[in-house]
Amino acid sequence: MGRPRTPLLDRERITTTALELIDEKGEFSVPQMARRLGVQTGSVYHHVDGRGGVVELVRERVCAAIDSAAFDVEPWDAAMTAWARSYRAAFAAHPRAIPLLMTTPVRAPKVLEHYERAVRLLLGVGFAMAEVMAVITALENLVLGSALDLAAPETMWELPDDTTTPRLAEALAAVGTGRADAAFELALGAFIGHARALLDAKEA
Amino acid sequence: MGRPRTPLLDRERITTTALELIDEKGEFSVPQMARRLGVQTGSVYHHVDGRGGVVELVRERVCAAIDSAAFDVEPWDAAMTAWARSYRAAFAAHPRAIPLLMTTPVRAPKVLEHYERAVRLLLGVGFAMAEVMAVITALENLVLGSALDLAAPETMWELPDDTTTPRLAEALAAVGTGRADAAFELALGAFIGHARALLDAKEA
DNA sequence: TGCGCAAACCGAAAGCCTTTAGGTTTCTGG
DNA sequence: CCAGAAACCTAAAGGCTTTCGGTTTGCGCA
Repeated sequence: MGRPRTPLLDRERITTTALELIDEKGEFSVPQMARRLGVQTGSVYHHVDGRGGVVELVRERVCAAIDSAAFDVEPWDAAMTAWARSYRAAFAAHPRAIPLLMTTPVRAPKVLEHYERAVRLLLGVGFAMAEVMAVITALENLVLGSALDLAAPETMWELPDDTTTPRLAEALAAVGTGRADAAFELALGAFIGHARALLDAKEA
Repeated sequence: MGRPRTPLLDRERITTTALELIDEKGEFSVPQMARRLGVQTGSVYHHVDGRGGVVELVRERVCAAIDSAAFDVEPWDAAMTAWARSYRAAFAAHPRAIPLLMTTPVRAPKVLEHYERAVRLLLGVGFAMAEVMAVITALENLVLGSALDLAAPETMWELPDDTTTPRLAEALAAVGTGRADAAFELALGAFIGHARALLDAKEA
């Protein structure tokens, strides 16, 4: 009872425990976390701004895996491609966290800083100011849409009845595993290629 | 008390009320719905399979706005474009419902039927069986990623401090309103163009 | 060195939510 | 005409979020 000699909680451990629960069960609650940490429920609220605060911590933890160094790659289109892949991979590492992170806007400081660098990069290679946000937003949509796809396990595509959607069943069988990856790479390649063509047309 | 002479509830009214609550407040609960319908909380459970069942009803209601006739458009690339736009518009009509619908897989029968038609269409114009799912999945990722973007109000992009991300602030100002639409159209055009090129290369 | 304040935990409780169960009235099929 | 199903209500269990007061410990400052 009373203040412990050495603290039992800190934001790091809270974040880790929350992410563990999410990875295991797809969700978390403050009482569940507290039980795992050997602590009373209310104690968590001394370190974190409510349940929503925990979600923000998890977001930062997950987004920390996005590779900033991608922007140093040359040329610019390879850099954007690397960034998009790294962005998607960070979410793919914790697929069950994706629904949780999607429901609130992805605006962690880390990600904002990435956007700043992306804007500078695209302006530097010749894109117009008015085009830049469209390009970045489109790329982000691609990444997040694909992440959402990753969050839904492949078994979700097990159709209720092959007789009602026979062609869909065949197409699914033909693409096999890696459907999500194939779709992402297809869309990514298409988009970056289109952006490159836009730029080339401008320089010509 | 007891069974009423004329039923007070049905799935239609429950769905409508849930969607009203979602549009207004961004969320809903069974007690809130019951209050609005002038009914006790438990009564709702006689018509619906729990709270999750209500979400499914809302999903079907929202997805019903997707235009099946898009697949009748000629040529195929215009059809897929029309379908993607209609798909996105259906979600855009209820932006606050998007987080709710995203967290559980988008597999309403209506949507599955659309996929079946899309597969037939793409096979018919010459795509290989193994390519078809990648194309459709990529398009779906585009739509859902963009829908997610719509769900986050534009004001979310109000940056905490212009001095930390000055270029991003400029780029945002330059693109103005309609950022989400511009990004979607850019990515959609790029992807459909890429798919068309793939097909042309095959025929040549 | 000593004192007061802040930090960190516990215990308890309010208020919401989801879901289930049993009771009462009304409708409907045989 | 009657048994059973349908549709509603009341009640309650159990979980979650959040807040509040109480208690002990650490730390800064005089």
